[in-house]
Amino acid sequence: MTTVWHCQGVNPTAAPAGAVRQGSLRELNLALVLGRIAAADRPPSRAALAAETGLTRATVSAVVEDLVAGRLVTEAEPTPRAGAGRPARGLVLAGDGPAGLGLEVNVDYLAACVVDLAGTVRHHAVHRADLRPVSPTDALGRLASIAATARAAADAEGLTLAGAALGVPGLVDDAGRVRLAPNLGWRDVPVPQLLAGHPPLTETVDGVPALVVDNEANLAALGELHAGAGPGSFLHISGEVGIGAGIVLDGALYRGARGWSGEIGHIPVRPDGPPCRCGGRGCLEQYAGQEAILSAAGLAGADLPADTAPTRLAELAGDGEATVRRALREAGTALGVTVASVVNLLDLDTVVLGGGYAALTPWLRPQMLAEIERRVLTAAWAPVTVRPATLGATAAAVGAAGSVVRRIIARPAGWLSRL
Amino acid sequence: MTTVWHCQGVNPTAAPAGAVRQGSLRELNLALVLGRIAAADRPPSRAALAAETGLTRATVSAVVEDLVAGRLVTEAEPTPRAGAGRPARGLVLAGDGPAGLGLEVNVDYLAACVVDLAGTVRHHAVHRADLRPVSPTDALGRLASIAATARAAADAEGLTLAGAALGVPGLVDDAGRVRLAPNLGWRDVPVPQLLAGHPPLTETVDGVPALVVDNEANLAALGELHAGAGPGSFLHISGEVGIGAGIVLDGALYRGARGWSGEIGHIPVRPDGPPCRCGGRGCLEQYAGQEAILSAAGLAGADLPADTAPTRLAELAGDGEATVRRALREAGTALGVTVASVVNLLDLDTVVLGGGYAALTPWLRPQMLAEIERRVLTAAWAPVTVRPATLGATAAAVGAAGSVVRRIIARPAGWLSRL
DNA sequence: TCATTTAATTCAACCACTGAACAAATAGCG
DNA sequence: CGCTATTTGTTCAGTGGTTGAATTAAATGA
Repeated sequence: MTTVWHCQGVNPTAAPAGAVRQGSLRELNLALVLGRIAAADRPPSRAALAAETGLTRATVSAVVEDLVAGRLVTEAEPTPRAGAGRPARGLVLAGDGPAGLGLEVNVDYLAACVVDLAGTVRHHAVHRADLRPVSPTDALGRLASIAATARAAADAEGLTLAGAALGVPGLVDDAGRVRLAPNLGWRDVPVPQLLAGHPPLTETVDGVPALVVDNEANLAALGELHAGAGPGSFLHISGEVGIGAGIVLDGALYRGARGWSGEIGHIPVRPDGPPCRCGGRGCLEQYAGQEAILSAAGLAGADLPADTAPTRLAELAGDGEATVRRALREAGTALGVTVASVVNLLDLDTVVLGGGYAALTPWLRPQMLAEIERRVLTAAWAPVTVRPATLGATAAAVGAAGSVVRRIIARPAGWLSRL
Repeated sequence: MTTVWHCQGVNPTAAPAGAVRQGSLRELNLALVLGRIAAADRPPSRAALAAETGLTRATVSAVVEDLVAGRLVTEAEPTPRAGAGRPARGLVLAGDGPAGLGLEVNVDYLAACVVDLAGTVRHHAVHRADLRPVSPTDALGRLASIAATARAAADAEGLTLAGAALGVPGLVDDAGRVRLAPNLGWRDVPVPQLLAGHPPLTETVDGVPALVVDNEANLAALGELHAGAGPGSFLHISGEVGIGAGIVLDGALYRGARGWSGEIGHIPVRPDGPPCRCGGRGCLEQYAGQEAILSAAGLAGADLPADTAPTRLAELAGDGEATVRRALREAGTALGVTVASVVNLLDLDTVVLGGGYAALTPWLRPQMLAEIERRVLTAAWAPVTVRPATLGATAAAVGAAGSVVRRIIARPAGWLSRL
């Protein structure tokens, strides 16, 4: 059977809302202990885990035994030295266990990467090509061959791929179908079906779908969640050709009632502003989208590739080009007005500028902060940080791969029972 | 000791993120079974609960025995008739067990109510009075005497108050201090300390604080969550003198990183619009706040009490008053632009109009839906419902009381161990 | 009246956690 | 070098709570 699950599958609720049966106890404690090992900055000992979780040392030992047997955890080799007493044996996530395959289709590149349990990127490949003139079938065919290469690389490193996730710059529905990817020119593309001929991406590993399709901004936010400053709540704004956002609330990606949250690019900044492709008027994209910035910067005709435009803008702004700087200030103001709305609504303490915006942070941030300061009711007591994303250009692919391994960390029992 | 917890205490995470110890199993299953009994529309039998939870009938019987012993559940008297076989004994939430005390301080009234486990309002009192000229100390003193009456009423009905929650139209911090309640004229009011002389509101019942202070819009949203259409995601907009909102995501109130979410009244509609008290420009309150509507309707000098203004507006609009209708259309448009932002961001499927807006729904909704239709990217596939709140004017008080009993339903073990 | 059917309880078995005792491994100190 | 203090990790009897099957309870219908 070749079931491909909907995008909601990326972020399963760790705690079961359903029945708590006998064995759930062990399942929950496996997740708890593994989660602590993953979150620790130094390899923790069994005793330390017991102390911080509240479990008994005996229980932790039993749980860890299961995790080691399942190749999810290994004992750190250079035993971390402590003061007195029997030396602790540090536990780390296994580097040779399951891994995640992350894929990305974007306007001007395809990307694939392999991330191991610890979050280390073990393989990474980017193929630049303008995909707008390419049919979805052909684009996904090329993607499948890149994925096959990545799979081979994983095998070579002794990793077992536990699943894959694909990021797309558009709206994805529950069945993995791309309903609309305006900047790619896709509409109603049944990604799972088109990939059906490429076995490595459509197998089902014991109930867990081999491939999850998701919005690129969501995956980039997930990547930032795990690569950046730990759990918490933040808004991750991806400035690509369009503007998308991933919303992380209390350490979990919020997808919305139907999986279509984060369409920040079409939040109205000026309700009577210029008309937008979406049918509205004065959307944020009209003020801070890549085309809008380039046009305001006098580079509309320069025909820069979408992925180099932000760095070019950053260069020019760094050189003191007044027009470019003004264009970025205006974009920053529009972003600031929009972010102020979001912060008033959600009380977030952090805004992450990702995608093309990351490089432009120094020129966007001042106006953003000024608008936030002016328009957010609680700004005086509740400061908001605006910072660039820590992941690079292909954050979505890394986030996609990360989402696969994070699912294993959140629910290790599934992986263990697979053995 | 007179600890009063912060507002976050209203909505504890049902599933423990921490250690899952031996006894947690029973705790979780108590919550699971009680939750199903509470959510069922007909009194379920033990067998039915076993079937839908996945637990064994034996386990459900044991769990139910605990719940009955703890006065949380009773067997429904008129045994619901089934076809053949031994008749099932229906289980219902006890009407004589714990109850919640809900309190509200608003601009022009004080309210108190008592809600039992089943969510039935068993006592309700509203005292109208303009509280703007009254000092916080005096206002809370009056509130305490109303609360004492409510407590006596609860005793008379055989109910045991398990806690209290107080709704305030302003920003409340973690310590229960009202940082800012602009329409009430309060700033930095330490509610817990001012209530310290009123024992019934400051006792601590085995670690659970006797009183939780929270934003009124949050509590109204909670009330709607439990009185209205079950769990899900929605935005509840409270149109009082100011405009607040409660955000319910996946059946849980979202409070924000610091507890100050939902300040929808200060989302900018037109960034260069008229200046607002908050220091920003063109905030929603400038277009759809009560003063703005009254002034646009030509009733600025009419000096209507704040709580009767909405019904008066509804009457006039119903009579065909063109000016009033136009004012409401304009407010609806502004609300629609703002809600479109929210829906683009969060992908909510329902918007509930509460407070004064409830009565005005017929005149606000068309413009709201039009703006949503035009500006929400996914509106074509993902319809948004705009409906009036089901709770009446004192939704916050009922929601406050409900939040107390919902906490017991979410974590019955705490209540049972108290016995 | 009796077979049928569904509900609820009882009870031995079992699973996973608990707590204490114990073994292992090291540093510090005389 | 040997002893003690100290901390880590394991072993093991004990226990709480769920499991599954058997049993009892209480109705309907032929």
